[in-house]
Amino acid sequence: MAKKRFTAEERYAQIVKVAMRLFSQKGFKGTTTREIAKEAGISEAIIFKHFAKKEDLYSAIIDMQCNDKQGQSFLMRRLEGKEGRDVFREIAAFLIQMHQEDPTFMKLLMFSALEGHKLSDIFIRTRAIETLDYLAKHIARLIKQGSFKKTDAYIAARAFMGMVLHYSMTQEIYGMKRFFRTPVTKVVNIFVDIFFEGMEAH
Amino acid sequence: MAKKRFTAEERYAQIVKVAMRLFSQKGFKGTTTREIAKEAGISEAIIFKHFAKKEDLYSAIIDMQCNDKQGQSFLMRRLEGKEGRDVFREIAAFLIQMHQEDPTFMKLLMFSALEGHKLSDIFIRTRAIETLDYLAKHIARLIKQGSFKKTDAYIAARAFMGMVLHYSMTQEIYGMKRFFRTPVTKVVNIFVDIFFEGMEAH
DNA sequence: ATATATAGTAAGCACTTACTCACCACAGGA
DNA sequence: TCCTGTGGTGAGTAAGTGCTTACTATATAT
Repeated sequence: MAKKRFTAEERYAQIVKVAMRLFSQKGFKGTTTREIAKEAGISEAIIFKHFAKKEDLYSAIIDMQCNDKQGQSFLMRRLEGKEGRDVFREIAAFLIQMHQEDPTFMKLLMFSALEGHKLSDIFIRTRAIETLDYLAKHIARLIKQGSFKKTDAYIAARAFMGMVLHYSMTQEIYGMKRFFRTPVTKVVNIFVDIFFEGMEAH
Repeated sequence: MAKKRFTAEERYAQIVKVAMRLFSQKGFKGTTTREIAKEAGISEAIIFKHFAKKEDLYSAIIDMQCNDKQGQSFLMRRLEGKEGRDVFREIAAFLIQMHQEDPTFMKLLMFSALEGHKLSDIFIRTRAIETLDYLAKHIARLIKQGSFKKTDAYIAARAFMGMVLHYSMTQEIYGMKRFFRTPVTKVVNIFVDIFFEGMEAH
């Protein structure tokens, strides 16, 4: 029961972490500073020692998320050596699994977009476009080498990401998982097969 | 400048309309009853003459949206006589165009899902599942008659809806339309072609 | 015209919100 | 041992918040 005295850095990081969790659960406007303080086990006042305004917590979250390239590079490492459908399978499985295990960031991003905060904007301008670029360039390469049909690589990339991300969103946020509980690998395989071969019988 | 005296019904409908617009712009928690009153040009008290609690405005919106089958039947009528890819083209174009013209309902639904209100839940349990059923059954029919490959019709339906709805969402809510402005018909054709033929060169 | 029902209001209640300020506790160098 | 810097708090404040009350204005039926 020893109440440790945190250093400023530790406390700062802890507050951001708690705030992120609560914002993703109840939105920026739906979360009170009292609540953050309570969850962090401190008084409200010390939040305002670290962050001049509640809004500043959002900026701190952005910094944290955009500097944490962990997930991104983790995926890249898993893609190494993969070819053909396996590249797409890996991406889809990674995204669906990640959001299934912890939908925090997806929710935070949605709240941010709806409430008009900068987080979603910055995320879109950097990470989202980046990922889309990566996929579109991969597709463009496959088109150039003749294994994919000629079409707009960016729209194709968005089609694929759309299947995957909308599936995650409906499962985790709209609660579709109450009605549909297909194993991830099966879903992924169907998505990738549709993306490669289409539905039409040859 | 004659300030007309509304009947109870007229006023009720007007308040719901204003509330829906504001909730979709700023969320339930982000909208105050004062604001609704101001926008409707009335005093706050009369909102509470019609709705006992602020929460009841949500129920009224649900009723309005779920009883307004206009859009649904409008789409069904447009689908009559269509075959093959045109069915899917029509659905995709309808959804993308609708959300482009007025993203109000999409936003409201997202807020509702995130804030944990009943609207999204009821909508999912009725309209969303209904639409998914329609599409899945259509796909199942195509599978049975041999023009589509054998696969899980519901996952396939969600793949298609995912492409379309995630595209709308990223365009209108995450602001992707600042970066990508492809004509709707082109996007729709690419999506439907991918869904039918896939990306692989034969 | 008068009565009555109902649309509508001004003002405020009890409570919550983000944010502040005067103050305390204690590790560590002098 | 006494300072001093820093982590931390209790008790506020002004500006909202949902919701209520006691009241007024006006359309309609008699």
